[in-house]
Amino acid sequence: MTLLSTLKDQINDIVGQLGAADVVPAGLDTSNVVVELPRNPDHGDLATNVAMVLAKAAGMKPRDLAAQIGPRIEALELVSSIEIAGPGFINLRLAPAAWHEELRTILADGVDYGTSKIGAGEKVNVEYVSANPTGPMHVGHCRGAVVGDALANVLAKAGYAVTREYYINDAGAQVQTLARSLHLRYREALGETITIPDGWYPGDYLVPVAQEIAQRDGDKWVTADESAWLESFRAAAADAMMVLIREDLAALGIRHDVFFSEKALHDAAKIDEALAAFADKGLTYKGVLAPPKGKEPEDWEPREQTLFRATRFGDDTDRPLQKSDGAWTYFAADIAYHRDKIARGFNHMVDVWGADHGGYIKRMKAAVAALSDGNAELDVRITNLVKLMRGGEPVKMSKRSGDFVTLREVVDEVGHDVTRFMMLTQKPESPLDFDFEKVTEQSKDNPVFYVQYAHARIRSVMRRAAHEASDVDVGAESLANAPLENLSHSAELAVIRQMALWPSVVENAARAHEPHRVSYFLYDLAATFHALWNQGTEAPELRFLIEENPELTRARLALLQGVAAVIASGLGVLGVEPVEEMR
RNA sequence: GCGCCCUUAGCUCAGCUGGAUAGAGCAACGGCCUUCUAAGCCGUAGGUCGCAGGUUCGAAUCCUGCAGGGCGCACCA
Repeated sequence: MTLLSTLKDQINDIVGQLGAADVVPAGLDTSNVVVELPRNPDHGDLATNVAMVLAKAAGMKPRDLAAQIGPRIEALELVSSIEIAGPGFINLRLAPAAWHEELRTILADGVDYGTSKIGAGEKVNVEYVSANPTGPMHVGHCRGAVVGDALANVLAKAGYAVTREYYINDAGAQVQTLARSLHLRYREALGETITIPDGWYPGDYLVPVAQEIAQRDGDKWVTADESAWLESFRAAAADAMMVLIREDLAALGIRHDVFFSEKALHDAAKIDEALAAFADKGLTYKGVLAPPKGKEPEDWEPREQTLFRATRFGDDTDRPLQKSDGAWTYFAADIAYHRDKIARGFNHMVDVWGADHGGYIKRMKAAVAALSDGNAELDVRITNLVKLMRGGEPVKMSKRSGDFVTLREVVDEVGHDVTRFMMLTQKPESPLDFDFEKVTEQSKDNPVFYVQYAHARIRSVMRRAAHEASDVDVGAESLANAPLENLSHSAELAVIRQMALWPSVVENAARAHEPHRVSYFLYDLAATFHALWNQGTEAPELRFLIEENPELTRARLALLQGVAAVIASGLGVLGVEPVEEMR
């Protein structure tokens, strides 16, 4: 139990007591009550909006209600004083011992501090990346990969049972084109001179796959009809590409629990099954869609298709399930896929998609609503484009396929920790500038550096303490039992206050599906810590190592140990390794 | 024509389920190194939160309309 949640519970108890005493109606909904850290330090250590949130339901003015609740909060053991301010805030000042106790919790929990149970072990499926298996990953995939992975981490930290999933689009026309490209490379491996047509896959990553087939099978596929080799070439190519993609993901520190094949859905007739279920509910029909207004495709012609009644579930138009040749659309397969997720027990699903799929959200949500009769929820997070820059200039990328910046090039140049952190420095739906020079710059302009620097500074003091302060035991157990009552300076308590927010940051980030909040929290914590550090410049008595006072030193090292643990905990959620020293 | 996303300081961006005087970084200006890392810290200046309505004790946040920018728009994935 952490400080903020303890206080919130106690405040809720007070509301319950007032209800029992008929001062306010019984059974008020306290779910919107928050205990938070006010921006303005004049407003106390913590503030609660309880009186304002409940005023209407209680039929009282906020300040009158605050006058009822306030004294009971003041009587709590953790609280030293309160004041009612503004429109009805109750500002709390806590006894320093309350903060010391929270630091004690942090030291005991270490990097597990901030772990929450709000997920209550419920299953969540997070699907991310899902790049086509037609080549190595490029930078465009990078942001979704990192955001999805960090989101999965946040949800896990918040107590959900998370499954990380990758949907392999190995069934469509693109993979067939890949297979044909592989066949060309195969003929090349046997000595032919080839030219790769426009729209095919010219990347040399197919070469070793082709060589392997040539070595194994000789020329038996050269003149054979396409139908004889297409399937095996498709499988070989897709498998080889998935190996590449897994390597790319590993370079980013990402490991999925499930790789789900679209092809397998087709082969197991799962799509027919899903759509038969829709048909039984009267959710499909044969019809002809109107052409999109304003921008009519050149080759438009009316077609009768099997359609899904997506409009019944909030979509703008009904959506096609079959192509004109009778094959299923991608959407049809995706319906079967999400049906499978629901069948596997996932009532919470999060899909992370690129910005170009924004127009697809409504129909997918409609499908999930139809599949689950409204019992399962799907949230779709869109990640916007990453603009690669170098020294303020855009990195030129040719449109010709095969000539793109790969994810691996980025990771190799700046490192996977920097890549991950930078992808999480902005809310995902805004476009992001990624400047190769700026992200490796060592200054406070660069949040990765700034946060890492805080951790490195702490480790530096710890190393120094171990060498120089021979009368202080810097072991974990010693610090966990340090005399924390020695921490009394406002800058020291400010750091603990900041750390105490971590559990609620985790919960809020998990609820909102917004892992970038963790980055901002870490930046704020680092800033509070750097401020404390520099107090020692002008006031030597505020430095961490005080030679003549081993007990004070031990308490301050315990504080540092706590900060390092919380930073490591937060970086862990982002998938970033804390550093011991800056190079 | 329609849908989704975005619009907050000169620039790049935060702003938690509506809360107090809207916050950071960069750039500008002024301070702090015989000091555990000055790769940092402290301060000053800078904003009609795109525009107009609405909801209410209270709006950058929710609703409606409008403007500008981005993504997408039958069978592709």
